[in-house]
Amino acid sequence: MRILIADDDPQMLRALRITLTARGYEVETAPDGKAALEVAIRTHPDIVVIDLGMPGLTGIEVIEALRGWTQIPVLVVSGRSESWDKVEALDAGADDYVTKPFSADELLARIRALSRRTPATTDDPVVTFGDVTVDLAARLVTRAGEHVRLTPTEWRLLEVLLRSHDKLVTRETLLTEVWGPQYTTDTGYLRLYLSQLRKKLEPEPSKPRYLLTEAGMGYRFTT
Amino acid sequence: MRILIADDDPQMLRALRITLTARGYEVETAPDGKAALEVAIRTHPDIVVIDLGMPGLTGIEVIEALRGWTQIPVLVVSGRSESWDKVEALDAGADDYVTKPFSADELLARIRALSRRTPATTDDPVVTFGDVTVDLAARLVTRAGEHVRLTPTEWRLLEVLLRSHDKLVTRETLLTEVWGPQYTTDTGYLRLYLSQLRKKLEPEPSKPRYLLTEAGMGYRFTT
DNA sequence: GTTCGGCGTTAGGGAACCGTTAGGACTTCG
DNA sequence: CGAAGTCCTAACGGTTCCCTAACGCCGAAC
Repeated sequence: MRILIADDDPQMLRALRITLTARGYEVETAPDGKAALEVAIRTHPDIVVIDLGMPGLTGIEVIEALRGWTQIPVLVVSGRSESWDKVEALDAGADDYVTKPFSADELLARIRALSRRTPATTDDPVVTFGDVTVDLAARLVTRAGEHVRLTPTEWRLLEVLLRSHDKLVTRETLLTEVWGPQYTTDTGYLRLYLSQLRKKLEPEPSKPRYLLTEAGMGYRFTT
Repeated sequence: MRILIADDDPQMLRALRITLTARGYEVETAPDGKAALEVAIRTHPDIVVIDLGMPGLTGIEVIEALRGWTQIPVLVVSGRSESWDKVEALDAGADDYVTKPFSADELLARIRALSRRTPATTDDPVVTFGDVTVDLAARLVTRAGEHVRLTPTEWRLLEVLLRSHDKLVTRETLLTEVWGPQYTTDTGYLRLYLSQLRKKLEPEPSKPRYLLTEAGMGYRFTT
């Protein structure tokens, strides 16, 4: 369980790191909003604890940026106790709001409450199948640890299929999403790029196991 | 969106009911823990707001009882601000803890934060009969866990029949929906494709149990 | 008993669809 | 200007699907 703590107060960072590490959490830290986003993208923490009063990007902006690509729980820590601040942070996408000063026990309990709720609801931006790992947020595809290069078109196509996990995606939908609404009859594109994706991602490209064809209808990604 | 409020203070109940109703929430109330559990079981609210200091069952016990059968979000409201109380409630299964007095805006924001996290209703409408399950949205048909492949025409035909559950669908309607308005006399198509569907879906294709023929009229899907 | 119409089933050919390869046009970047 | 990379076009066998045709079954009418 990995936690990202973003706070500009070195003393607070150190205290939290010690407390959380002692409880078995893996801790990443960031001293400002920009660093927090970078670390979040790089390490994909399971929970983010963020201080609102940081230099540079405001905490609110960081939350909104995170919400652009992930549903990971965000716990806000703030010295401001006005209800308006809480409303703003919660409506920006935060999941909880704790006012300083707070007890370590309370923070830990709230972290447990948040993490308890995640496995069921979160749509994990990382999809794995076979020896392939696709990080939808970071636009990163690896296969047996090796980086796989996808062209922009291949990526868009794969993204649409992965986001509709197990669902059939019609040719029309795929063409609209990837090439635009005016290409809904150029099914040759699909055959071409599906072939390339399979060559790069399937264990046996000639016998697809994850990127399936439903003749006459469309394609389906399944694990 | 339905909210259950459990509090022994009638004044608080009334205030919350007014506030929440004004925001478009449907409100159920309970004056004590026992009633809260009963109402929760009966009405299946989307969120529970519960006061810890109620007579009879303690709030903690109510939370634990709820968690025995549901993951619905629980927001605790309490006059006690000791961190130990918060830890106990959160670890019992509560999702959030607000200390009285609190502002209505904050409560509403926390309710929004909790409800935002439960679009877990991502389940598609599914029709099941025998050992067959049909997911209309995903266009997925499984039989005893195995994926059943349907051709586009078979799928359209099955879809029309399933959407008219238990109702007789005339040959003309089926032909129009599947093949188009100009084929309303080609009843041979129906015999052919119904046969194929039964072969793929019926336990005994020669003695249909779900895809029934109404001689001279049309077909009917029934469970 | 025979005839007849509606229904279910099977088989086969033509058409549409699919996967794949190769090569040229275009953009990007050094 | 050249090189690398990407996208599109074209064409090929192979596969799947749909429609046509024919036959057997069954119950109702004669």
